Amino acid sequence: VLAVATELGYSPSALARALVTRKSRIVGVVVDDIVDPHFAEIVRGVEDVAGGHRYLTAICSTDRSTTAELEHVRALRDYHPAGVVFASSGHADDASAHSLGAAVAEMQRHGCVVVALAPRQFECISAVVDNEAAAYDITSYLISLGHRRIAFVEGTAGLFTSQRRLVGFTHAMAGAGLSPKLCFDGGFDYESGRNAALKVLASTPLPDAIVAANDAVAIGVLMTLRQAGVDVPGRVSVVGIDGTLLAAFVELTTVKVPLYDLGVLAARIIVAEHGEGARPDTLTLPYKVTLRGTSAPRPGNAC
Amino acid sequence: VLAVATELGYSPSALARALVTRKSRIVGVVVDDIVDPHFAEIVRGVEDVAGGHRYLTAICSTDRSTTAELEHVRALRDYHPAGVVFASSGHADDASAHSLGAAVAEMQRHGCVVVALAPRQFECISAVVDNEAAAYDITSYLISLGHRRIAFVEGTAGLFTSQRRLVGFTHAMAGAGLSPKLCFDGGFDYESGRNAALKVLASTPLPDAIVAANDAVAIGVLMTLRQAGVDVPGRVSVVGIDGTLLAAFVELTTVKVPLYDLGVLAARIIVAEHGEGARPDTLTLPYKVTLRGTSAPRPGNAC
DNA sequence: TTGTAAGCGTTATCAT
DNA sequence: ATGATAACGCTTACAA
Repeated sequence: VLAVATELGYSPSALARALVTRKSRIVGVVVDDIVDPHFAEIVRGVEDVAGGHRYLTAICSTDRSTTAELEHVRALRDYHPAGVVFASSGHADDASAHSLGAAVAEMQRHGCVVVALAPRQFECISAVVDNEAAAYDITSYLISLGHRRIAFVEGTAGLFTSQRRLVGFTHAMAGAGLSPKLCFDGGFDYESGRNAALKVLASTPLPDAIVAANDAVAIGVLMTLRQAGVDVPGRVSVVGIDGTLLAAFVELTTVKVPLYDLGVLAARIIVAEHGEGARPDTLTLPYKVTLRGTSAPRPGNAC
Repeated sequence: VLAVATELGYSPSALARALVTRKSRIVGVVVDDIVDPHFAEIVRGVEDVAGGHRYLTAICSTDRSTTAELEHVRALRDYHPAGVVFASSGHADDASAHSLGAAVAEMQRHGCVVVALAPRQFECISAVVDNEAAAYDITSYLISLGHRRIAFVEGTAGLFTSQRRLVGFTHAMAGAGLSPKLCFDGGFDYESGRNAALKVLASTPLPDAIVAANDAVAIGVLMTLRQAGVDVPGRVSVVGIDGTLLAAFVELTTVKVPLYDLGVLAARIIVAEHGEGARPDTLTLPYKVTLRGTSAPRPGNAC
């Protein structure tokens, strides 16, 4: 009986099953932009475990708008997803934060598992890395190389992740008795890096080193500096944070955040059918300072 | 009556609706790897229009395995998707091609719209760019710059897209009375570019220019050459094909393929509820040769 | 253990 | 027009 069913290519309707069990095998991933390698790597992690369990992975690019996030969450809700992972960071001045929080709470009441991969303003499981410590460590590394005038290019204004990284930089500088005042406005993309580098170039003297809030910014800085004839890392060192594939391509010194693993972990939590007893509400994954070709000891320094 | 429903935050169950209409508002996108910017840009296009119509976008990374593709298609089928877009190219030696074709045909019989964005072995709507012409044009451009010894780094072996681009290169060279024999094995990724560049470096003399099968390969070639002290574009020009954001970052001369637009178009075809009369089975979108900083006239050439 | 019936939340059909 | 009802294809609870 079952043999002939298989032979006929029978496959149960996921729709009908989901309707009655009130839970579909769909996991939503909300990201800023799937084109950003940072998020693409996370999504790949989610997808690999979700797909392995025959779950669908639905992506939602929000371009950093909480309103768009809300829209996507509503669309997802209609499908009773098994879980949704919020890959992007929340931000301080968020008018729709309350609506989003309510929508998230509603999903959770319906049995949807939500996990955040960055600081958010609603209650949920979260898997993160310590962004403050990461920024602290990479800055300390630069200091250990003998650099004194170290600039920081900030991430997108208002994002919690940007704030943590700035704090890490500031603490590392202050802790070494250095001034953490050389900060430039930024944003988490290449163009922001270019703009910041242009400002750096216009001011004198050049800093010894620059730590960028993420890889994309660092690469913008790096390319712009080199195009202007500045020797990196001979004259100024440039480092990022993220550890995307991009960074490897251009030999950027950075701190590798386990993006893929974060995605894998989030998906595992969601597809873990049997609530495996006590699961901590917040998991912290380790990062790794990755030395490559854009950082070097300060010239004339016996390092 | 309806007022209170809205007020209570009522939203119809997409699951129940899909069950009865035999068509869910889900569009699947099968790609090689969502981390590859080529595919991420396509997916973003799909998502923007799908999401705008409140459809879910389910991504399926296959790592170029037709078996994995088949698995994903089966998983998708259980949800009766409105459509699925195949973003990656098919390949010549494909054992599971028949099974895939059967699965695709079955979906289509169930009313699922399938559109391919590269050559495939099954019947469906397709939206593509002329890869042969693109390779031909960028090669011709190099020739017009005075280059004679031009090398080609191939894409992933067996992929139809790789074959088309190689043919374009070969024709352009032969048409100019040049030898198209300087070809290196490759693959559509950065590492392949590195490996090919290493081989180029080991052989003498250096070619005047190198056309890579895509941007990732071109960047691998570019970085490796420069690390070895070769002046690009002073000594050798390097160009790619694809026009991803990556190419802009490193100022790579390339041919811009409208990846995002391809995705948008595919999604539009799928969500267009009313079969708008006669829709051609194959649409061809234009590409654009994009001149940047990795190509220059041959030294000593009055160009 | 095996079978039967109820119900999930819609759309669609058919009387009224 | 308006409203009741069957059916979509499953899961699950309950009866045999």
